[in-house]
Amino acid sequence: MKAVYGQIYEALLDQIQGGDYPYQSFIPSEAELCELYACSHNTVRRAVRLLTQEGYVQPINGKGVRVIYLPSEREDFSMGGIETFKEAARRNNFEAVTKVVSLGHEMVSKAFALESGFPEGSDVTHVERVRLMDGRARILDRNWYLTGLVPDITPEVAADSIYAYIEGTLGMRVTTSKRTFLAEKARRADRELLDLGGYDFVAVVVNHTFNDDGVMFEYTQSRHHPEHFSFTTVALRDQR
Amino acid sequence: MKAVYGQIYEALLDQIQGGDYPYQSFIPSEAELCELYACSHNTVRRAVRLLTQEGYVQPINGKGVRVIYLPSEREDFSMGGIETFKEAARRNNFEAVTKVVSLGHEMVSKAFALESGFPEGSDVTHVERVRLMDGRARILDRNWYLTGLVPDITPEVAADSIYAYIEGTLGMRVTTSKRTFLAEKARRADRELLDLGGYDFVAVVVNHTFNDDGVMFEYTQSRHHPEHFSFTTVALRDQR
DNA sequence: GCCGATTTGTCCGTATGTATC
DNA sequence: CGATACATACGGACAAATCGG
Repeated sequence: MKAVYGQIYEALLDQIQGGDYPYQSFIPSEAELCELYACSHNTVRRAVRLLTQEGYVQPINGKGVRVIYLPSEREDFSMGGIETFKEAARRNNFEAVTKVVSLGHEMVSKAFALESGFPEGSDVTHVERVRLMDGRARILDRNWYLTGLVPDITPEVAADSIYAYIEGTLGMRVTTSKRTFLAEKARRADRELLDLGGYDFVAVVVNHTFNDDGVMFEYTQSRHHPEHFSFTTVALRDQR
Repeated sequence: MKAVYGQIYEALLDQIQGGDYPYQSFIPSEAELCELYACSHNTVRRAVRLLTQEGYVQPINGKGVRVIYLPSEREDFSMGGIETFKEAARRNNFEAVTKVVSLGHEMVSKAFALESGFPEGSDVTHVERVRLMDGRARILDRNWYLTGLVPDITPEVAADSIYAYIEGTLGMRVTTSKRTFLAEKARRADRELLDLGGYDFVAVVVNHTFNDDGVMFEYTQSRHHPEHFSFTTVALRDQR
Protein backbone atom coordinates (compact mmCIF):
# COMPACT_ATOMS: atom_id res chain seq x y z
CA MET A 1 0.00 0.00 0.00
CA LYS A 2 1.91 3.03 -1.22
CA ALA A 3 -0.76 5.67 -0.69
CA VAL A 4 -0.08 7.97 2.25
CA TYR A 5 -3.38 7.21 3.95
CA GLY A 6 -2.56 3.51 3.63
CA GLN A 7 0.82 3.95 5.26
CA ILE A 8 -0.70 5.83 8.17
CA TYR A 9 -3.38 3.13 8.47
CA GLU A 10 -0.78 0.38 8.62
CA ALA A 11 1.45 2.24 11.06
CA LEU A 12 -1.44 2.88 13.45
CA LEU A 13 -2.68 -0.70 13.02
CA ASP A 14 0.74 -2.04 13.98
CA GLN A 15 0.85 0.14 17.06
CA ILE A 16 -2.66 -0.87 18.11
CA GLN A 17 -2.03 -4.58 17.59
CA GLY A 18 1.37 -4.20 19.25
CA GLY A 19 -0.18 -2.73 22.36
CA ASP A 20 1.27 0.77 22.02
CA TYR A 21 -2.29 2.08 22.13
CA PRO A 22 -4.11 -0.34 24.41
CA TYR A 23 -7.84 -1.07 24.63
CA GLN A 24 -9.81 2.03 25.66
CA SER A 25 -6.86 4.41 25.20
CA PHE A 26 -6.85 7.27 22.71
CA ILE A 27 -4.68 7.56 19.63
CA PRO A 28 -3.10 10.97 18.94
CA SER A 29 -5.44 13.70 17.72
CA GLU A 30 -5.90 14.59 14.07
CA ALA A 31 -3.71 17.67 14.47
CA GLU A 32 -0.90 15.65 16.05
CA LEU A 33 -1.06 12.97 13.38
CA CYS A 34 -1.03 15.65 10.66
CA GLU A 35 2.19 17.01 12.06
CA LEU A 36 3.69 13.56 12.66
CA TYR A 37 3.08 12.39 9.12
CA ALA A 38 3.41 15.83 7.54
CA CYS A 39 0.14 15.59 5.65
CA SER A 40 -3.29 17.20 5.57
CA HIS A 41 -5.98 16.29 8.04
CA ASN A 42 -8.13 14.77 5.30
CA THR A 43 -5.46 12.18 4.69
CA VAL A 44 -5.24 11.38 8.38
CA ARG A 45 -9.02 11.17 8.56
CA ARG A 46 -9.10 8.66 5.76
CA ALA A 47 -6.67 6.37 7.62
CA VAL A 48 -8.69 6.70 10.82
CA ARG A 49 -11.89 5.93 8.95
CA LEU A 50 -10.35 2.69 7.72
CA LEU A 51 -9.44 1.71 11.27
CA THR A 52 -12.99 2.55 12.32
CA GLN A 53 -14.51 0.40 9.61
CA GLU A 54 -12.30 -2.53 10.54
CA GLY A 55 -13.42 -2.23 14.15
CA TYR A 56 -10.13 -1.13 15.68
CA VAL A 57 -11.09 2.34 16.86
CA GLN A 58 -14.13 4.47 17.65
CA PRO A 59 -13.99 8.25 17.04
CA ILE A 60 -15.85 10.30 19.63
CA ASN A 61 -16.85 13.78 18.57
CA GLY A 62 -15.10 16.41 20.68
CA LYS A 63 -13.07 13.91 22.67
CA GLY A 64 -10.74 11.85 20.54
CA VAL A 65 -10.38 8.46 18.87
CA ARG A 66 -10.61 5.53 21.25
CA VAL A 67 -9.10 2.10 20.66
CA ILE A 68 -11.69 -0.69 20.92
CA TYR A 69 -9.50 -3.57 19.75
CA LEU A 70 -8.98 -6.43 22.19
CA PRO A 71 -5.76 -8.38 21.59
CA SER A 72 -7.55 -11.53 22.70
CA GLU A 73 -9.72 -11.47 19.62
CA ARG A 74 -9.01 -14.63 17.73
CA GLU A 75 -8.54 -14.01 14.06
CA ASP A 76 -8.93 -17.51 12.68
CA PHE A 77 -10.05 -16.56 9.26
CA SER A 78 -9.20 -12.88 9.39
CA MET A 79 -11.33 -9.84 9.97
CA GLY A 80 -13.18 -9.56 6.72
CA GLY A 81 -10.25 -9.51 4.33
CA ILE A 82 -9.64 -11.65 1.29
CA GLU A 83 -7.18 -14.38 2.08
CA THR A 84 -6.09 -17.56 0.35
CA PHE A 85 -5.88 -20.93 2.04
CA LYS A 86 -2.08 -20.75 1.91
CA GLU A 87 -2.03 -17.32 3.54
CA ALA A 88 -4.34 -18.52 6.31
CA ALA A 89 -2.13 -21.56 6.82
CA ARG A 90 0.99 -19.47 7.23
CA ARG A 91 -0.68 -17.03 9.60
CA ASN A 92 -2.20 -19.73 11.78
CA ASN A 93 0.89 -21.85 11.55
CA PHE A 94 -0.47 -25.13 10.28
CA GLU A 95 0.71 -27.38 7.47
CA ALA A 96 -1.48 -26.94 4.41
CA VAL A 97 -2.02 -29.56 1.74
CA THR A 98 -4.47 -29.45 -1.15
CA LYS A 99 -5.80 -32.55 -2.93
CA VAL A 100 -7.59 -32.18 -6.24
CA VAL A 101 -10.69 -34.37 -6.34
CA SER A 102 -11.92 -33.46 -9.79
CA LEU A 103 -11.31 -30.97 -12.58
CA GLY A 104 -13.32 -30.42 -15.73
CA HIS A 105 -15.56 -28.20 -17.83
CA GLU A 106 -19.27 -27.52 -17.61
CA MET A 107 -21.84 -25.38 -19.37
CA VAL A 108 -23.87 -23.13 -17.08
CA SER A 109 -27.44 -24.42 -16.88
CA LYS A 110 -30.41 -22.19 -16.21
CA ALA A 111 -30.64 -23.39 -12.62
CA PHE A 112 -26.93 -22.95 -11.98
CA ALA A 113 -27.02 -19.50 -13.58
CA LEU A 114 -29.60 -18.44 -11.02
CA GLU A 115 -27.61 -19.90 -8.14
CA SER A 116 -24.19 -18.71 -9.21
CA GLY A 117 -24.83 -15.49 -11.08
CA PHE A 118 -22.91 -16.72 -14.14
CA PRO A 119 -24.54 -16.03 -17.52
CA GLU A 120 -26.50 -19.04 -18.73
CA GLY A 121 -24.59 -21.05 -21.31
CA SER A 122 -21.13 -19.83 -20.34
CA ASP A 123 -18.28 -22.29 -20.22
CA VAL A 124 -16.95 -22.76 -16.69
CA THR A 125 -14.09 -24.77 -15.27
CA HIS A 126 -15.17 -26.77 -12.25
CA VAL A 127 -12.61 -27.71 -9.60
CA GLU A 128 -13.26 -29.77 -6.53
CA ARG A 129 -10.57 -29.87 -3.87
CA VAL A 130 -10.01 -31.04 -0.32
CA ARG A 131 -7.91 -28.90 2.01
CA LEU A 132 -5.90 -30.66 4.69
CA MET A 133 -4.76 -28.87 7.82
CA ASP A 134 -1.98 -30.78 9.58
CA GLY A 135 -2.99 -33.94 7.77
CA ARG A 136 -6.75 -33.79 8.44
CA ALA A 137 -9.28 -33.07 5.71
CA ARG A 138 -11.05 -29.92 6.94
CA ILE A 139 -12.42 -28.06 3.93
CA LEU A 140 -14.16 -29.18 0.77
CA ASP A 141 -13.78 -26.45 -1.85
CA ARG A 142 -15.99 -26.39 -4.92
CA ASN A 143 -14.93 -23.70 -7.36
CA TRP A 144 -16.29 -22.66 -10.70
CA TYR A 145 -14.30 -20.27 -12.92
CA LEU A 146 -15.35 -18.48 -16.09
CA THR A 147 -13.15 -20.34 -18.57
CA GLY A 148 -12.93 -17.27 -20.79
CA LEU A 149 -11.21 -15.31 -18.01
CA VAL A 150 -9.39 -18.13 -16.23
CA PRO A 151 -8.29 -20.59 -18.93
CA ASP A 152 -6.07 -23.65 -18.71
CA ILE A 153 -6.37 -24.60 -15.05
CA THR A 154 -4.22 -27.72 -14.76
CA PRO A 155 -4.19 -30.25 -11.90
CA GLU A 156 -0.81 -28.81 -10.92
CA VAL A 157 -2.19 -25.26 -10.72
CA ALA A 158 -5.22 -26.47 -8.77
CA ALA A 159 -3.03 -28.36 -6.28
CA ASP A 160 -0.81 -25.34 -5.75
CA SER A 161 -2.85 -22.13 -5.69
CA ILE A 162 -5.37 -21.01 -8.27
CA TYR A 163 -5.20 -17.48 -6.87
CA ALA A 164 -1.45 -17.33 -7.38
CA TYR A 165 -2.09 -18.42 -10.98
CA ILE A 166 -4.83 -15.84 -11.47
CA GLU A 167 -2.97 -12.92 -9.93
CA GLY A 168 0.52 -13.96 -10.99
CA THR A 169 0.49 -15.74 -14.32
CA LEU A 170 -2.74 -14.27 -15.69
CA GLY A 171 -2.16 -10.83 -14.16
CA MET A 172 -5.81 -10.41 -13.23
CA ARG A 173 -6.59 -8.42 -10.11
CA VAL A 174 -9.06 -9.78 -7.59
CA THR A 175 -11.02 -6.95 -6.05
CA THR A 176 -14.39 -7.66 -4.46
CA SER A 177 -15.67 -10.81 -2.83
CA LYS A 178 -19.25 -11.25 -1.60
CA ARG A 179 -19.68 -14.01 0.94
CA THR A 180 -22.66 -15.70 2.50
CA PHE A 181 -22.38 -17.92 5.57
CA LEU A 182 -24.68 -20.70 6.59
CA ALA A 183 -24.71 -24.10 8.29
CA GLU A 184 -25.90 -27.27 6.57
CA LYS A 185 -26.35 -30.96 7.24
CA ALA A 186 -23.43 -32.98 5.93
CA ARG A 187 -23.99 -34.60 2.57
CA ARG A 188 -22.49 -37.86 1.39
CA ALA A 189 -19.57 -36.10 -0.28
CA ASP A 190 -18.80 -34.20 2.94
CA ARG A 191 -18.78 -37.41 4.97
CA GLU A 192 -16.66 -39.23 2.43
CA LEU A 193 -14.10 -36.54 1.74
CA LEU A 194 -13.77 -34.72 5.06
CA ASP A 195 -12.55 -35.93 8.46
CA LEU A 196 -15.69 -34.78 10.23
CA GLY A 197 -15.17 -36.81 13.40
CA GLY A 198 -18.37 -36.85 15.40
CA TYR A 199 -19.96 -34.06 13.41
CA ASP A 200 -22.71 -34.48 10.86
CA PHE A 201 -22.89 -30.87 9.66
CA VAL A 202 -20.67 -28.30 7.99
CA ALA A 203 -20.19 -24.53 7.95
CA VAL A 204 -20.62 -23.29 4.40
CA VAL A 205 -19.26 -20.15 2.76
CA VAL A 206 -20.70 -19.19 -0.61
CA ASN A 207 -18.48 -16.81 -2.50
CA HIS A 208 -18.92 -14.53 -5.52
CA THR A 209 -15.63 -13.03 -6.66
CA PHE A 210 -15.13 -10.06 -9.00
CA ASN A 211 -12.06 -8.83 -10.84
CA ASP A 212 -11.06 -5.18 -11.27
CA ASP A 213 -13.28 -4.90 -14.34
CA GLY A 214 -16.27 -5.68 -12.17
CA VAL A 215 -16.82 -9.06 -13.83
CA MET A 216 -17.69 -12.05 -11.67
CA PHE A 217 -15.19 -14.72 -12.64
CA GLU A 218 -15.50 -17.14 -9.72
CA TYR A 219 -18.24 -18.85 -7.77
CA THR A 220 -17.25 -20.98 -4.81
CA GLN A 221 -18.77 -23.15 -2.14
CA SER A 222 -16.45 -23.90 0.78
CA ARG A 223 -17.67 -26.59 3.17
CA HIS A 224 -15.83 -26.46 6.48
CA HIS A 225 -15.37 -28.75 9.46
CA PRO A 226 -17.35 -26.81 12.11
CA GLU A 227 -14.65 -26.95 14.76
CA HIS A 228 -12.09 -25.34 12.50
CA PHE A 229 -14.17 -22.52 11.23
CA SER A 230 -15.07 -19.09 12.47
CA PHE A 231 -15.39 -15.76 10.78
CA THR A 232 -15.45 -12.26 12.20
CA THR A 233 -16.92 -9.07 10.77
CA VAL A 234 -17.61 -5.56 11.95
CA ALA A 235 -20.90 -3.74 11.52
CA LEU A 236 -21.39 0.00 11.97
CA ARG A 237 -24.74 1.58 12.83
CA ASP A 238 -24.08 4.65 10.68
CA GLN A 239 -22.55 4.73 7.24
CA ARG A 240 -19.19 6.49 7.09
CA MET B 1 -28.85 10.50 7.28
CA LYS B 2 -28.71 14.23 6.72
CA ALA B 3 -25.15 14.52 5.41
CA VAL B 4 -24.96 15.27 1.69
CA TYR B 5 -22.77 12.24 0.96
CA GLY B 6 -25.32 10.08 2.76
CA GLN B 7 -28.18 11.44 0.66
CA ILE B 8 -26.29 10.74 -2.55
CA TYR B 9 -25.46 7.25 -1.26
CA GLU B 10 -29.09 6.51 -0.54
CA ALA B 11 -30.33 7.94 -3.83
CA LEU B 12 -27.86 5.86 -5.84
CA LEU B 13 -28.61 2.79 -3.73
CA ASP B 14 -32.33 3.15 -4.43
CA GLN B 15 -31.68 3.42 -8.14
CA ILE B 16 -29.38 0.40 -8.15
CA GLN B 17 -31.76 -1.76 -6.15
CA GLY B 18 -34.66 -0.47 -8.23
CA GLY B 19 -33.00 -1.57 -11.44
CA ASP B 20 -32.35 1.90 -12.88
CA TYR B 21 -28.68 0.97 -13.06
CA PRO B 22 -28.69 -2.77 -13.77
CA TYR B 23 -25.95 -5.31 -13.13
CA GLN B 24 -22.83 -4.52 -15.16
CA SER B 25 -24.01 -1.05 -16.20
CA PHE B 26 -22.20 2.17 -15.25
CA ILE B 27 -23.50 4.86 -12.95
CA PRO B 28 -22.99 8.50 -14.04
CA SER B 29 -19.46 9.86 -13.85
CA GLU B 30 -18.16 11.90 -10.94
CA ALA B 31 -18.49 15.10 -12.95
CA GLU B 32 -22.11 14.35 -13.84
CA LEU B 33 -23.00 13.49 -10.26
CA CYS B 34 -21.32 16.69 -9.05
CA GLU B 35 -23.52 18.72 -11.33
CA LEU B 36 -26.64 16.68 -10.53
CA TYR B 37 -26.26 17.10 -6.78
CA ALA B 38 -24.57 20.49 -6.93
CA CYS B 39 -21.71 19.48 -4.70
CA SER B 40 -17.96 18.97 -4.87
CA HIS B 41 -16.41 15.84 -6.35
CA ASN B 42 -15.01 14.77 -2.97
CA THR B 43 -18.53 14.53 -1.62
CA VAL B 44 -19.62 12.41 -4.57
CA ARG B 45 -16.55 10.23 -4.16
CA ARG B 46 -17.42 9.56 -0.56
CA ALA B 47 -20.88 8.33 -1.50
CA VAL B 48 -19.43 6.10 -4.21
CA ARG B 49 -16.87 4.71 -1.76
CA LEU B 50 -19.69 3.66 0.54
CA LEU B 51 -21.43 1.84 -2.28
CA THR B 52 -18.14 0.15 -3.11
CA GLN B 53 -17.61 -0.99 0.46
CA GLU B 54 -21.10 -2.41 0.62
CA GLY B 55 -20.47 -4.40 -2.54
CA TYR B 56 -22.88 -2.57 -4.85
CA VAL B 57 -20.43 -1.05 -7.30
CA GLN B 58 -16.89 -1.41 -8.53
CA PRO B 59 -14.98 1.69 -9.69
CA ILE B 60 -12.67 1.10 -12.63
CA ASN B 61 -9.90 3.63 -13.08
CA GLY B 62 -10.27 5.50 -16.36
CA LYS B 63 -13.54 3.84 -17.28
CA GLY B 64 -16.28 4.47 -14.78
CA VAL B 65 -18.13 2.91 -11.88
CA ARG B 66 -19.74 -0.42 -12.67
CA VAL B 67 -22.73 -1.88 -10.83
CA ILE B 68 -22.02 -5.39 -9.49
CA TYR B 69 -25.21 -5.83 -7.48
CA LEU B 70 -27.44 -8.75 -8.44
CA PRO B 71 -31.10 -8.26 -7.50
CA SER B 72 -31.38 -11.98 -6.84
CA GLU B 73 -29.11 -11.71 -3.83
CA ARG B 74 -31.10 -12.77 -0.84
CA GLU B 75 -30.65 -10.42 2.07
CA ASP B 76 -31.94 -12.55 4.92
CA PHE B 77 -29.99 -10.99 7.69
CA SER B 78 -28.79 -7.90 5.87
CA MET B 79 -25.53 -7.03 4.23
CA GLY B 80 -23.38 -6.32 7.26
CA GLY B 81 -25.53 -3.72 8.95
CA ILE B 82 -26.76 -3.58 12.51
CA GLU B 83 -30.36 -4.61 12.68
CA THR B 84 -32.72 -5.59 15.46
CA PHE B 85 -34.91 -8.68 15.43
CA LYS B 86 -37.98 -6.49 14.94
CA GLU B 87 -36.45 -4.69 11.98
CA ALA B 88 -35.49 -8.01 10.38
CA ALA B 89 -39.01 -9.30 10.97
CA ARG B 90 -40.56 -6.33 9.25
CA ARG B 91 -38.19 -6.47 6.31
CA ASN B 92 -38.63 -10.20 5.78
CA ASN B 93 -42.32 -10.02 6.48
CA PHE B 94 -42.74 -12.56 9.25
CA GLU B 95 -44.54 -12.32 12.57
CA ALA B 96 -42.06 -11.78 15.38
CA VAL B 97 -42.63 -12.78 18.99
CA THR B 98 -40.13 -12.72 21.84
CA LYS B 99 -40.38 -14.90 24.96
CA VAL B 100 -38.27 -14.10 27.97
CA VAL B 101 -36.79 -17.28 29.46
CA SER B 102 -34.81 -15.73 32.27
CA LEU B 103 -33.64 -12.39 33.57
CA GLY B 104 -31.20 -11.66 36.38
CA HIS B 105 -27.88 -10.28 37.56
CA GLU B 106 -24.43 -11.83 37.55
CA MET B 107 -20.92 -10.86 38.50
CA VAL B 108 -18.34 -11.28 35.75
CA SER B 109 -16.02 -14.18 36.60
CA LYS B 110 -12.43 -14.41 35.41
CA ALA B 111 -13.37 -17.00 32.80
CA PHE B 112 -16.36 -15.01 31.55
CA ALA B 113 -14.26 -11.83 31.46
CA LEU B 114 -11.88 -13.54 29.05
CA GLU B 115 -14.71 -14.83 26.89
CA SER B 116 -16.84 -11.70 26.86
CA GLY B 117 -14.35 -8.86 27.19
CA PHE B 118 -16.19 -7.40 30.20
CA PRO B 119 -13.98 -6.28 33.10
CA GLU B 120 -13.75 -8.95 35.77
CA GLY B 121 -16.05 -8.27 38.71
CA SER B 122 -18.47 -6.01 36.82
CA ASP B 123 -22.17 -6.37 37.44
CA VAL B 124 -24.01 -7.56 34.33
CA THR B 125 -27.67 -8.14 33.60
CA HIS B 126 -28.23 -11.49 31.93
CA VAL B 127 -31.23 -12.01 29.67
CA GLU B 128 -32.18 -15.20 27.92
CA ARG B 129 -34.85 -15.03 25.25
CA VAL B 130 -36.41 -17.15 22.55
CA ARG B 131 -37.36 -15.53 19.26
CA LEU B 132 -40.33 -16.92 17.38
CA MET B 133 -40.78 -16.41 13.68
CA ASP B 134 -44.35 -17.13 12.58
CA GLY B 135 -44.91 -19.15 15.73
CA ARG B 136 -41.78 -21.31 15.56
CA ALA B 137 -38.88 -20.92 18.01
CA ARG B 138 -35.93 -20.10 15.76
CA ILE B 139 -33.40 -18.12 17.79
CA LEU B 140 -32.10 -18.47 21.33
CA ASP B 141 -30.63 -15.12 22.39
CA ARG B 142 -28.33 -14.88 25.38
CA ASN B 143 -27.48 -11.28 26.21
CA TRP B 144 -25.32 -9.79 28.90
CA TYR B 145 -25.46 -6.01 29.53
CA LEU B 146 -23.21 -3.87 31.70
CA THR B 147 -25.71 -2.97 34.43
CA GLY B 148 -23.97 0.37 35.02
CA LEU B 149 -24.78 1.47 31.46
CA VAL B 150 -28.04 -0.41 30.90
CA PRO B 151 -29.89 -0.46 34.22
CA ASP B 152 -33.39 -1.61 35.06
CA ILE B 153 -34.12 -4.07 32.28
CA THR B 154 -37.59 -5.33 33.10
CA PRO B 155 -39.34 -8.40 31.67
CA GLU B 156 -41.56 -6.01 29.73
CA VAL B 157 -38.57 -4.25 28.18
CA ALA B 158 -36.92 -7.58 27.38
CA ALA B 159 -40.07 -8.90 25.72
CA ASP B 160 -40.44 -5.77 23.61
CA SER B 161 -37.05 -4.53 22.43
CA ILE B 162 -33.99 -3.90 24.56
CA TYR B 163 -32.47 -1.88 21.73
CA ALA B 164 -35.47 0.43 21.62
CA TYR B 165 -35.03 0.88 25.39
CA ILE B 166 -31.30 1.55 25.04
CA GLU B 167 -31.56 3.97 22.14
CA GLY B 168 -34.90 5.51 23.07
CA THR B 169 -35.34 5.67 26.84
CA LEU B 170 -31.67 5.66 27.83
CA GLY B 171 -30.57 7.80 24.87
CA MET B 172 -27.42 5.76 24.32
CA ARG B 173 -26.16 5.41 20.79
CA VAL B 174 -25.15 2.00 19.49
CA THR B 175 -22.23 2.37 17.12
CA THR B 176 -19.97 -0.62 16.48
CA SER B 177 -20.74 -4.32 16.60
CA LYS B 178 -18.12 -7.05 16.19
CA ARG B 179 -19.53 -10.40 15.19
CA THR B 180 -18.13 -13.87 14.95
CA PHE B 181 -19.99 -16.58 13.10
CA LEU B 182 -19.62 -20.31 13.77
CA ALA B 183 -21.57 -23.59 13.83
CA GLU B 184 -21.98 -25.78 16.90
CA LYS B 185 -23.62 -29.00 18.02
CA ALA B 186 -26.96 -28.37 19.67
CA ARG B 187 -26.90 -28.35 23.46
CA ARG B 188 -29.69 -29.43 25.74
CA ALA B 189 -31.03 -25.88 26.05
CA ASP B 190 -31.11 -25.52 22.26
CA ARG B 191 -33.07 -28.74 21.86
CA GLU B 192 -35.48 -27.83 24.65
CA LEU B 193 -36.13 -24.21 23.71
CA LEU B 194 -35.91 -24.21 19.92
CA ASP B 195 -38.01 -25.94 17.29
CA LEU B 196 -35.01 -27.54 15.64
CA GLY B 197 -36.93 -30.14 13.66
CA GLY B 198 -34.53 -32.75 12.36
CA TYR B 199 -31.47 -30.67 13.08
CA ASP B 200 -29.03 -31.28 15.89
CA PHE B 201 -26.82 -28.23 15.37
CA VAL B 202 -27.13 -24.45 15.42
CA ALA B 203 -25.57 -21.44 13.71
CA VAL B 204 -24.06 -19.18 16.36
CA VAL B 205 -23.33 -15.46 16.22
CA VAL B 206 -21.19 -14.03 19.00
CA ASN B 207 -21.57 -10.29 19.32
CA HIS B 208 -19.61 -7.53 21.07
CA THR B 209 -21.44 -4.21 20.96
CA PHE B 210 -19.98 -0.76 21.66
CA ASN B 211 -21.67 2.57 22.36
CA ASP B 212 -20.56 5.93 20.99
CA ASP B 213 -18.13 6.34 23.89
CA GLY B 214 -16.30 3.26 22.69
CA VAL B 215 -17.37 1.23 25.72
CA MET B 216 -18.49 -2.36 25.24
CA PHE B 217 -21.84 -2.56 26.96
CA GLU B 218 -23.26 -5.78 25.48
CA TYR B 219 -22.10 -9.31 24.86
CA THR B 220 -24.45 -11.66 23.04
CA GLN B 221 -24.68 -15.22 21.83
CA SER B 222 -27.40 -15.83 19.28
CA ARG B 223 -28.10 -19.47 18.53
CA HIS B 224 -30.04 -19.90 15.28
CA HIS B 225 -32.01 -22.64 13.59
CA PRO B 226 -29.69 -23.46 10.67
CA GLU B 227 -32.39 -23.32 8.02
CA HIS B 228 -33.39 -19.80 8.97
CA PHE B 229 -29.99 -18.27 9.12
CA SER B 230 -27.60 -16.79 6.62
CA PHE B 231 -25.28 -13.86 6.76
CA THR B 232 -23.66 -11.91 3.96
CA THR B 233 -20.57 -9.73 3.97
CA VAL B 234 -18.34 -8.04 1.45
CA ALA B 235 -14.55 -8.25 1.44
CA LEU B 236 -12.29 -5.94 -0.55
CA ARG B 237 -8.76 -6.89 -1.56
CA ASP B 238 -7.47 -3.34 -1.11
CA GLN B 239 -8.24 -0.95 1.68
CA ARG B 240 -10.15 2.15 0.63
C1' DG C 1 2.21 4.27 -31.43
C1' DC C 2 1.11 8.79 -29.89
C1' DC C 3 -1.91 12.40 -28.29
C1' DG C 4 -5.74 14.31 -26.10
C1' DA C 5 -10.18 13.84 -23.77
C1' DT C 6 -12.43 11.43 -20.13
C1' DT C 7 -12.63 9.27 -15.68
C1' DT C 8 -11.15 7.62 -11.38
C1' DG C 9 -7.46 8.16 -7.44
C1' DT C 10 -4.79 10.87 -4.14
C1' DC C 11 -3.83 14.93 -1.61
C1' DC C 12 -3.87 19.72 -0.05
C1' DG C 13 -5.50 24.02 2.33
C1' DT C 14 -9.32 26.21 4.02
C1' DA C 15 -13.90 27.07 6.01
C1' DT C 16 -17.64 25.93 8.92
C1' DG C 17 -20.33 23.05 12.09
C1' DT C 18 -20.86 20.29 16.34
C1' DA C 19 -19.60 18.11 20.62
C1' DT C 20 -16.67 17.94 24.78
C1' DC C 21 -14.29 19.81 28.52
C1' DC D 1 -17.06 31.15 27.23
C1' DG D 2 -13.01 29.67 24.98
C1' DA D 3 -9.96 25.89 23.58
C1' DT D 4 -9.81 21.42 21.68
C1' DA D 5 -11.22 17.66 18.70
C1' DC D 6 -13.88 15.34 15.41
C1' DA D 7 -17.30 15.95 11.04
C1' DT D 8 -18.64 17.75 6.72
C1' DA D 9 -17.79 20.16 2.56
C1' DC D 10 -15.49 22.97 -0.98
C1' DG D 11 -12.39 23.87 -4.86
C1' DG D 12 -8.25 23.04 -6.84
C1' DA D 13 -4.07 20.37 -8.31
C1' DC D 14 -1.85 16.49 -10.14
C1' DA D 15 -1.40 11.44 -11.08
C1' DA D 16 -2.86 7.16 -13.36
C1' DA D 17 -5.66 4.42 -16.33
C1' DT D 18 -8.71 4.02 -20.41
C1' DC D 19 -10.25 4.89 -24.91
C1' DG D 20 -10.86 6.90 -29.43
C1' DG D 21 -8.89 9.21 -33.27
